[in-house]
Amino acid sequence: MGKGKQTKQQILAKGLELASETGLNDLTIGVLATATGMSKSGLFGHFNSKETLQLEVLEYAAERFREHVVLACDKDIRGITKLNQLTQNWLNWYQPDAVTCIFMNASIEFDDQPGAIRDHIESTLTNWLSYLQHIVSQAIADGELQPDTSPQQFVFELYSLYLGSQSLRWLSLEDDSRSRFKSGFNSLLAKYGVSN
Amino acid sequence: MGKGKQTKQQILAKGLELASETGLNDLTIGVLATATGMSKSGLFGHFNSKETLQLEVLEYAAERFREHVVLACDKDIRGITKLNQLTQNWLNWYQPDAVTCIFMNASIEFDDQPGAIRDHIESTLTNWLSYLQHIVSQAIADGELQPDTSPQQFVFELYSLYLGSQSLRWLSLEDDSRSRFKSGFNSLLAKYGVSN
DNA sequence: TTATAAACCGAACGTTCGTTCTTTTTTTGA
DNA sequence: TCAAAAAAAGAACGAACGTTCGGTTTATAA
Repeated sequence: MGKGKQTKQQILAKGLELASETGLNDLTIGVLATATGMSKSGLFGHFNSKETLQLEVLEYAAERFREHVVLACDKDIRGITKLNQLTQNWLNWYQPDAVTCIFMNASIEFDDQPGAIRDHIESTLTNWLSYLQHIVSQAIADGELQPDTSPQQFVFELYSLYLGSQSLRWLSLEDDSRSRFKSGFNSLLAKYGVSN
Repeated sequence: MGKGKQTKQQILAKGLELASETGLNDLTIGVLATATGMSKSGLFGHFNSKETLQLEVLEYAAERFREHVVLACDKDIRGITKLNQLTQNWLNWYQPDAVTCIFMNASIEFDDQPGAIRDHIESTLTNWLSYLQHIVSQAIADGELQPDTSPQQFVFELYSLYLGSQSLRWLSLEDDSRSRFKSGFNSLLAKYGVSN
């Protein structure tokens, strides 16, 4: 890996770290330059615009998400077993000082301003929800969930619980929001699951 | 009402409108001055700091919320009937071009920066959730919900569904997210409700 | 009606932002 | 090893931010 790509990875790693704390908009070029020990112009040269920087941070975040959540699952599992591992990885995927998941943060920051960033968030989020729906469909096909279960509704409720746990992390104790999520997830499985 | 209070109300109304679209941080003094047909310094004089402006916008929003959601309910209803009206008002409480509820927006914008604004959001949100828990407790006392129902968990799941519907408004159709919320709310009632 | 106070404006301030240059340093490949 | 290319630094820009200040207009109350 050449010098350019190498420092770029360091920039993106630090950028994801800062953006996860303060949001994508407050990820300023000057601050990120200081945090990485570079000059503003030197860092800027890697991206040529702030929007490109933001997009590449999101891209980097999506890669880390895929790595720590999707690919970290055991091989050859599917259905509810996989859903359990996925949700567990999901809650843990990134938290060094981050109060809120960067995608949740960014999706609200940019919900009102159309453009490349919003499009990127939208496709990433849609992709993730579709993947979850696919796993739910597996569980239905395997007879683990009731045959009339709606994967869309199931994933909507699961996603909602995630948002709820994220939102309450700074209100109550972290443990509280996590156990509330798990409790909600369990009743989700109980509601749609086949009896025994 | 004196001239001062009068224009201040106009400023806050427009401020809430803009902040609901773009967030509390992007509510810039210059933009708000232009939107209200005032000069920057003229508007500034009403608040003497941006933070005070933001706090008063939040205060104003909380008043509108209370007016349109809590006080708009029929008198002498309680329990599940009240919960139904509250959630319906909740989904509708403010939406002129607003993509996301200002409190949800602000709670994420300020989750990482302690201070008066974060404290205000926290108390407003806590207050609302406590109120909902109180209504749930009524439903339990009235025998409408199972006696072992946890009001905290119930409200957590209800609040989560609200966040989910807000988050999905700009992904899918508005109607979709609303019906997904209602479906989730109904299964919430079914899960904790007493049979018949 | 008139003096006083409140409301408002216009211009300017110091900072910080993203961005653009030019120049210097470092890496790279023949 | 050495020239070409890539990477980084330094200084400066125009714009926008929150804020201050002095002066002008407008409302208020005696």
